[in-house]
Amino acid sequence: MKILIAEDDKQIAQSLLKNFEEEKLYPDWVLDGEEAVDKVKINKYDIIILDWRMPKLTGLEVCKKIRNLKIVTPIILLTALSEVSNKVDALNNGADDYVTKPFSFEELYARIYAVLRRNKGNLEITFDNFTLDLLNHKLMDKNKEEIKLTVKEFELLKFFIENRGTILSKEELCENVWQLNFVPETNIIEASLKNLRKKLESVSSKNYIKNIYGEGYIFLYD
Amino acid sequence: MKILIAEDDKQIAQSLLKNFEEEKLYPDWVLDGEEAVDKVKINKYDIIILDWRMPKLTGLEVCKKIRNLKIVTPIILLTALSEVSNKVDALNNGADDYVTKPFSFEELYARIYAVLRRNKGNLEITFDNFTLDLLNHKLMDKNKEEIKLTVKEFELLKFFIENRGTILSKEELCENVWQLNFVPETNIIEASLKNLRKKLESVSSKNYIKNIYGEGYIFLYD
DNA sequence: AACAATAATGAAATCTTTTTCATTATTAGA
DNA sequence: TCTAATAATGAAAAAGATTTCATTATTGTT
Repeated sequence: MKILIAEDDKQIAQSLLKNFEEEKLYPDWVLDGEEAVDKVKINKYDIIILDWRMPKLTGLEVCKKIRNLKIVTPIILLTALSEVSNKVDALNNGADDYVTKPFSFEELYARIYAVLRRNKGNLEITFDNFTLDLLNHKLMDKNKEEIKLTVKEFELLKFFIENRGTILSKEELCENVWQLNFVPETNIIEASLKNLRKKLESVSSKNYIKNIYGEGYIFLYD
Repeated sequence: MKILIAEDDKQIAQSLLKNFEEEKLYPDWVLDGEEAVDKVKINKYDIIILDWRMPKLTGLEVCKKIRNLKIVTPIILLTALSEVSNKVDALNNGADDYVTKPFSFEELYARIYAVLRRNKGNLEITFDNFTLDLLNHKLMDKNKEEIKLTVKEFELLKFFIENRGTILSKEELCENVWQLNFVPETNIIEASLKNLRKKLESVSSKNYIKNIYGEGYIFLYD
């Protein structure tokens, strides 16, 4: 996945770059609006992240210019102010979304993923060394080798990744993965988890799905 | 356009209603989460606006319930706090967007249109009275009723629809649906076609997959 | 440390999907 | 119209996925 970040605040930019690196994404980074437009003219990005306040051209101006070039790549604007009119302007001028500073990387990531999902095309979620292809229902390792998942395994993993970082109770798992509004007497969840974990571990020898005793399960990786 | 507003603060709700009226839109208004879910079950809305803090069910819980009902209507959450985790939660639980209180009507309006615009481009292929959902690997009839397909049936149908109007040889089918670079001695294609045809015919009593004697198969509908 | 509750495991049973086989039907061309 | 090639069908076999059961391990609490 190809990302462009236009941000003149070096601290923020470097923090973003570091976080993206951990997701195995290596974005291009530019320091002002004009550079951003130049980059977009040459390269085909999957997503463009623009700071609002930048030298030479503001994020909004870059946004307008990109849309005038008939480039439809999703754009997320980073706005320092929570001023209402800015946000309205952004969305009215071709931005797909905005994130208000200060923001956590998790938040930006959720937004990126939401925007990509909406804009079809690239429907992949990356975590650690894996990529989950939502369109083709396939899991791949870092070498793009497929790890074959059954339908249930795929759905279980997808649900975990979409809710990464939050504890999922057995009720929620049953409701969302098995379409049941009750938890069966049997240990079907544990058994299914076992199979999924085995496949993930066979590649990375890590346990991503942690149990929180008495509460549920949480999908985590560092 | 049909809108649902779930908001227990009567002042906010009435202000929204007044504004929508000026836009010649007359939304349904409910006061708690349970009512919202009930309304959604009965009516087909173009957009749903949910307050986060509501009696009986929170906006997030309503959101989850709506998505579990496989209803894809865009949802905007109104969050009182600008807490990051809330926003992430919202987006991870099926909301399309959120607006932080206090907000101007202009802002909400811009968001509604942005969401509606984005949601037009979805991942569905429509043919005759059917819709194939490429993301969730599901086939639906004109009433959005699911026709359950096995994995092979889905892949076969997808390949046919993606190549509708062109003759597909058995070699091509084997290569693309079975990942084989040869045609097996057995009649696996014919047998698989039979099952797929049976499911399609059970709904529409038409045969979409025509055989061209000695050449292959073609997907056609008038 | 002992316990009760909860979770993980391995293997077997059940259920579903996919493939094969034997048979019947259809097609194009002589 | 007859024949050989090709395609469709129904049912059974094989393969695969999912669920259950019995047992072992782990956890939090007293």
